[in-house]
Amino acid sequence: MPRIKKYNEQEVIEKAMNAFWHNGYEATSMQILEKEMGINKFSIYSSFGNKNGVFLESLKCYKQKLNALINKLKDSNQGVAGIKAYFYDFIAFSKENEISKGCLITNTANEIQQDADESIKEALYSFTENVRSVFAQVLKHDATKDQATVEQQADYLIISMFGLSSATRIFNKKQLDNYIQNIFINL
Amino acid sequence: MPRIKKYNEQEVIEKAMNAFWHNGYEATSMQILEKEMGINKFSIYSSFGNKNGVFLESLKCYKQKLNALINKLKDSNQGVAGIKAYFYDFIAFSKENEISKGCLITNTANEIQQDADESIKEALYSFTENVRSVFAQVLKHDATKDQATVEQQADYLIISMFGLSSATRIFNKKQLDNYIQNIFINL
DNA sequence: ATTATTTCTAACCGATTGGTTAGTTATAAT
DNA sequence: ATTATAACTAACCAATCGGTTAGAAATAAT
Repeated sequence: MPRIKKYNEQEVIEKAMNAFWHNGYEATSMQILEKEMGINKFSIYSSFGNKNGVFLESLKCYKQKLNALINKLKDSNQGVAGIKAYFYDFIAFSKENEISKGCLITNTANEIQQDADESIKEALYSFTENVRSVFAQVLKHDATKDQATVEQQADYLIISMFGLSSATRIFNKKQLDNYIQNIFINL
Repeated sequence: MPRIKKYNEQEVIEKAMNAFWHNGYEATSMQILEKEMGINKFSIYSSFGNKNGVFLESLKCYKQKLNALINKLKDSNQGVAGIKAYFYDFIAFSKENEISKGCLITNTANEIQQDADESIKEALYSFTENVRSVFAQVLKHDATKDQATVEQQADYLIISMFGLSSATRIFNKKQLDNYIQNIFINL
């Protein structure tokens, strides 16, 4: 009986995700979302509830995209060298026309305040913990490392990723290279 | 002849700086600035031109505040150990009531876009380069390090500071500690 | 062809954004 | 005491914010 949707929710969310990635949460207005998603406010609100709903779905979409890199890391079986490759993969991933947008998760963590929506904070936390645990898992492949060392180095690497995300926005290729080389010297 | 100002520009800018530090640039409205600075719009605009002018002065104020830590580092003559102490000093510096606001420079670098005000981008860049050069200067105290190593490690350290700034907002004390310990293992 | 249902368009909502301005008040020099 | 000047208050501005809603258009089952 009903009229049929002219848009695909998965497709428009990917466009919304790119807008949030590019501009940040606050700076991405409903007006921008309408234009970028290619549908009007009514459709956005009926599909995703409100701006926060669009953002939560965008975070899920981002997670899926980044999972391609994470899965490559999991499958590489190269230990620390695989993680190092992941760092470089991320730099390429964060770029759009040679300009880096950083990491959507890190950007959001830096933007939101303590009183932000609980579901967003939870999404950031679970996402970060997930990547951290993959780092720990890969580090454990080296049998000479005890559990304490693995956990400590996983903390080091996940926070280093936060630095890399920020850094891609203002430092040059050489500096990013110096950064990554130093990170992996003693792992 | 004129009536005299009831406020001190230096004092109100420090309050503005704290508001920007706490909320970020976009989320700090003129309404918030009026309340926090304790003066009304007319006074703000006549003293600082516009919101951007208030922000630029706030960045200067932040720079002065952080310079206390930088000067301590310069005077310490402890080499790398002094830089490590600076990292811990920064964690304390970024805290307000046990909640970290991160670093105003890093927060801003993460928030602004490519089309942001040139004077703001310039302020961020010169500020960052200044800290980086102090790191290089301190590293050079170790005579066994050649210039290339010094520059490379300075890049590593300044980007690590960006990571630390983000990290203070979401990671716990133990994780921050693991992070810092690892940074300084091979310097 | 009719009808029930849903999508879509577009005008609209109050609140808030950064910024301005007319008019009042205080002050220091005359 | 008068006066020129600047600081101040508070009302105001257009534009935009996130979000709503009435009515037109499309569609699939009958």
